[in-house]
Amino acid sequence: MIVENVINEIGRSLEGVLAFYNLTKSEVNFEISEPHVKDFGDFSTNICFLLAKKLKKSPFEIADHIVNTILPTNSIFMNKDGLIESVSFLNPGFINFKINNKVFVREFFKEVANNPKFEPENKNFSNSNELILIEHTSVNPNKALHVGHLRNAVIGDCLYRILRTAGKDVRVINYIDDSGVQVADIIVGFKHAGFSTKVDDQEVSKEKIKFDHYCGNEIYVKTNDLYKSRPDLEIKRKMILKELENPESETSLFTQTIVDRVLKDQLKTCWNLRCRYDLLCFESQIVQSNLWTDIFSILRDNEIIYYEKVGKNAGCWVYKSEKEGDKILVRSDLTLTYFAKDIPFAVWKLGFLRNPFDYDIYANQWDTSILYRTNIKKNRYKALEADSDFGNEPMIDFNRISKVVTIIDLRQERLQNLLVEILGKLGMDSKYKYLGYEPVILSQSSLDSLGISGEDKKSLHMSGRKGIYIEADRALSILEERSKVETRKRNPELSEEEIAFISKEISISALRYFFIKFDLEKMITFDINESLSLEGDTASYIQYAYARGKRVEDKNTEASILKKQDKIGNKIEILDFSPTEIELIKHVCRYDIELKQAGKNIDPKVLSKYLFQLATMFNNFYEKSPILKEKNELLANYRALILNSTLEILKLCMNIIGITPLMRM
RNA sequence: GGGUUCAUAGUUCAGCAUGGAUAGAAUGACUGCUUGCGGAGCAGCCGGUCGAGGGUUCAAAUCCCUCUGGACCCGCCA
Repeated sequence: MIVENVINEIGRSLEGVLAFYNLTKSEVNFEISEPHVKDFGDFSTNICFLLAKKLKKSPFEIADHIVNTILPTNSIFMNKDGLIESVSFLNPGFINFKINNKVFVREFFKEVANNPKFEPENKNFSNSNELILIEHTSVNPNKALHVGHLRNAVIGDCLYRILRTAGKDVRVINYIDDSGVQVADIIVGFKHAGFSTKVDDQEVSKEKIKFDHYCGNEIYVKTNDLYKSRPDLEIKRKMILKELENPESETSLFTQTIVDRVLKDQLKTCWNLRCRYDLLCFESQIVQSNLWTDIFSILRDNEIIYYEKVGKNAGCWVYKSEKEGDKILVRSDLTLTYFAKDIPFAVWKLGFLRNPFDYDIYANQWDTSILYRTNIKKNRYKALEADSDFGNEPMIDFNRISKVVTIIDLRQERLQNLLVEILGKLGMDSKYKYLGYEPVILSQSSLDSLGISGEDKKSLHMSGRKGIYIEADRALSILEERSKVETRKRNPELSEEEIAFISKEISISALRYFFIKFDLEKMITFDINESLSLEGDTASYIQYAYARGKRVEDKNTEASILKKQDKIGNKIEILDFSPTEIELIKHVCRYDIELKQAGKNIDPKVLSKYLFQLATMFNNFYEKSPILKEKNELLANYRALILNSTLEILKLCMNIIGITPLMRM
């Protein structure tokens, strides 16, 4: 869009300046940014500071020379009808560029008339030779999701939407550890501690209860308590873990049914929050696939891992890291450590090993897409058949993988570093990226409301095992109730169904926005009251801006008439647009720049900041620039066009973050 | 003990990657704004030794070092 064009234009002319000094961009990597103070101009550059060292002159002197001697020879700045109105320089040595607002506004309306929906130019990403895999959520299937898991899921899902919108081909994986200790714990509960599996919504209590909540709150927590008084249960757990190695064993079959029930309930929560996935990868399948034996021999033969004969790790296979020290992969009893299990999966995602999986349909999702699950290939013919379920191309074309992103709690950073080291020795580290985020902790007042004592600490990390958490479903329903009260108050004429629908969308949006607006490296303290606010820097603020704007648009049809008559540009010169309006237009035009930035930095926060700012500027415009009440018809029509385009961009960004654009609220 | 990371307004946080002009939001407190497109809003006001100290630089919230305080990681647990 226009702003990006202007920046590129300025960039080219500055490269011309460098040419004057016989320098190039690679030698002087100048930046074009926006000054904090609007009066200085729309853009500024630091080129003089960089040149100062090379030319041994003061930045101010250089700025003077560039602005008064070099730039005037450049036609871009001589043209009175060009987008750049003036170039100036200021104290330490900044060169500031000012946009010609009249020209800019005219160009903007021309562009809006051509592409009012801001549709991207090409959308056929399936032909792209790049494929990005994102793994997120990956919660153990023995409990319900809590608000900490939500941070993971929402970051991952927003990243998916950002990359997808930017035209990338992306697949989302959810990794299911269905054969680890955490699952074994609840199997112990069912088989040896007397917990019933028959909780079909009513049996445990009179209220409906989801199976994942039942497993997490009742069985997981209570079974873990029991270990203290009943050591026999720990022995049972060991036996169960052993039995799980055989996929045909009775225990395995039973576990599969339990995992399936929990997983379906977990997915309900995720889908409820508008997350979606392409593929579920089961740990048990990876174990059966023998991917481990393949990668193990490669690691052994390349002397990346060693067998320890003496010392404290005698009898183990060990990776020796220069930075992190020794890390055991295979214990002396030949079982694999948690860390080792991650390697075959990572290597499979990168397409380094053969693909042993078929893809079977697991479920239909809220967005009508199909969720697949891995299944060990029974034979070749079956494999071909399964691939054809996903159109003509395989579900994941491992030849095209350009990046694998894993969204993961920063507490696992050390292990991820080790993994990257090992991948590096196999020559694959450049494609592997882990995106770490700090965990979510519970505030004092949240702990109080849960009846948990934080002892002398003000906040606590969540723990599924200890029962210290707020379930995602619970946070959502609290928010939903609050939104209902507000919505009902404001819209007494709406039916309960309509109010329920609106409140649900408000609560989902609020929760999603809350989890991406913070820096990934910042711990989030979840407070049951303050975190679930609907005012200020929240999704509701953005939705409210959209709803009231939409309301005006509905009542005003002039804009579309104007577009049809194609009068754009005709009388525009006689109109005076206010600074508020011009600022808004300029911000609207930054959409593609911000989207690129978010994708490049792999950071959804970039977009949420942009969106909030856009909503703020729009609310400003809404207050100051009436449309329906404006007597100057031409001006009203042009304002309506600004309204249209702002709403379009708002909607695009809201969809990327997963905030529902509402007509009423 | 070794390592990673964080510290900015009463509170919650942007800004730091790539040093640059007067450090920004939100919230809270206070004051206004509704015959005017929806007040989940708008405008105003209050609020800062950017944890402390040193260094590099023409220039440091931003880079380097030390210190203080918090969080996390460092297992033949996951």
